Amino acid sequence: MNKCDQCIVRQLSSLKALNKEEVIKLANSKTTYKIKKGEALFEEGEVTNGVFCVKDGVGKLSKLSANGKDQIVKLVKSGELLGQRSMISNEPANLTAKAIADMEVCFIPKAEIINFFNNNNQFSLNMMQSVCEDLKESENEKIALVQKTVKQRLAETLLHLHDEFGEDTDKTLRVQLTREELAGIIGTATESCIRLLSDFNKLGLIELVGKKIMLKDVRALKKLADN
Amino acid sequence: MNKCDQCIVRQLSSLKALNKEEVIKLANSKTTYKIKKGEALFEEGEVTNGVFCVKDGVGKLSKLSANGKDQIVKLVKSGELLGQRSMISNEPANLTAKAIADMEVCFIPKAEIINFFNNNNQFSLNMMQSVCEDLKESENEKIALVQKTVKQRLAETLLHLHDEFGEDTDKTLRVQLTREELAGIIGTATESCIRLLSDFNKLGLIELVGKKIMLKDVRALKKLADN
DNA sequence: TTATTAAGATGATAATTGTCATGTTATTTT
DNA sequence: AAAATAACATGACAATTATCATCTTAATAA
Repeated sequence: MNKCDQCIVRQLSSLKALNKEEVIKLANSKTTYKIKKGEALFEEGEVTNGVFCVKDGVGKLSKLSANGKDQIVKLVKSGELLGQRSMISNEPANLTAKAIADMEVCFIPKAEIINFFNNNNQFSLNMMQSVCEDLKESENEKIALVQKTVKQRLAETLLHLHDEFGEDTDKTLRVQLTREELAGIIGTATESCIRLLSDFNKLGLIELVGKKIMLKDVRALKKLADN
Repeated sequence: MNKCDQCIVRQLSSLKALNKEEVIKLANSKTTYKIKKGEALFEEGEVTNGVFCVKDGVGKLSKLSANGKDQIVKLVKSGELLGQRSMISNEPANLTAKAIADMEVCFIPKAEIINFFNNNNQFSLNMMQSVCEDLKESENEKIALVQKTVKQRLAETLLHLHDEFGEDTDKTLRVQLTREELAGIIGTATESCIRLLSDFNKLGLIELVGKKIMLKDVRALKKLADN
């Protein structure tokens, strides 16, 4: 039962501050789920009443617009927590969380988290720092949306995905995003995204291997993204 | 000396969780400053090592881009705290804070805040909730940047400014922003902003009283912003 | 396997928004 | 008060990006 101790989320997230006793309590209160690619963990407006630990897979936090476009706010990977914000604020979820690759998650009920808050200052501090990190990222992405062109944002995003998720054995990006999802991250139309990928391909910056993407000239991509 | 107890920041911010004894400690460790319009509280990259309480005035958090444009991320008004994020993350400031209207602020050193964190759970929770609130706002603004047109964002921003800062006796918006600053909030070129204000004026949505702006048709502005 | 649907790709075109130029009106400074 | 500067305003034009249409290829269902 008490596998939480070895769990990657325990090692990487705010939960690393928990002591032995707390981990045991955690193990007893958690529930484990499997979420298939495309399925939702929670939808905008739902009250989650707890936090999800991502043991495996990749998820996206996004918001659907009136015109049917899905703006992706953040990708989450194994080792991360999900749903802290709305739990802390006591609000229904502001975003929808869906699996991009099959996920394995554990749900920790709110009462347990609150308990940790009240008895473990380091845990509180970790959680606060993680929210702060999200805030900083969000602010910087907001600025990039305004100050950079779509081309620059695509280059930047490809580099981010490479950094965060690494590459497969065939050197292509490990995260498998559709062009539509990629467009949803950089905030542009799917066609524009496809067109630019095609341009990058012709310029030798990347190589398109079927639907997969291989970064060929990281330096040039960086230059493009920064300037 | 111990005016902190009556202070608006004490009443409105996370500091409201402090007890009498803590407020006395606060009053003894704080320093008060006056910041003239246009002056900076701190600049991007600076280590602040504490938190600022905004007693009076208005400030902006912004980032200067390579091309000289200043993207405004957030406005802060009296009763709010400033600089929590970088203090909590232990990082230099990610944004520059400048006064838009003459400010009166108090500086609370980091050691004091950490002390409150460790001894007052409600304070920690309040602070965490306030950062979460910022995060939610930032995410929503990020989405709006992508999913809405400049026109919609201008309408939305005018309504926000009206809600948050209210109006002067002459019914114009109380915050005095230059067109350039307004453009910096909605993320567009100054000329585009001016042009749209002029359009809104012609359409009877607003009235331009010199440099000041009066909202004339809130309902129509809301409709424009939402749809 | 074939039919059907989804994803990717590309051209043509339109709309939005940015840039540069120039002029006017306020606001400071001298 | 005159000069200088900053803020506001508008036209002309260019660039970027979105939209619509169409086609190809891949994935999924029948």
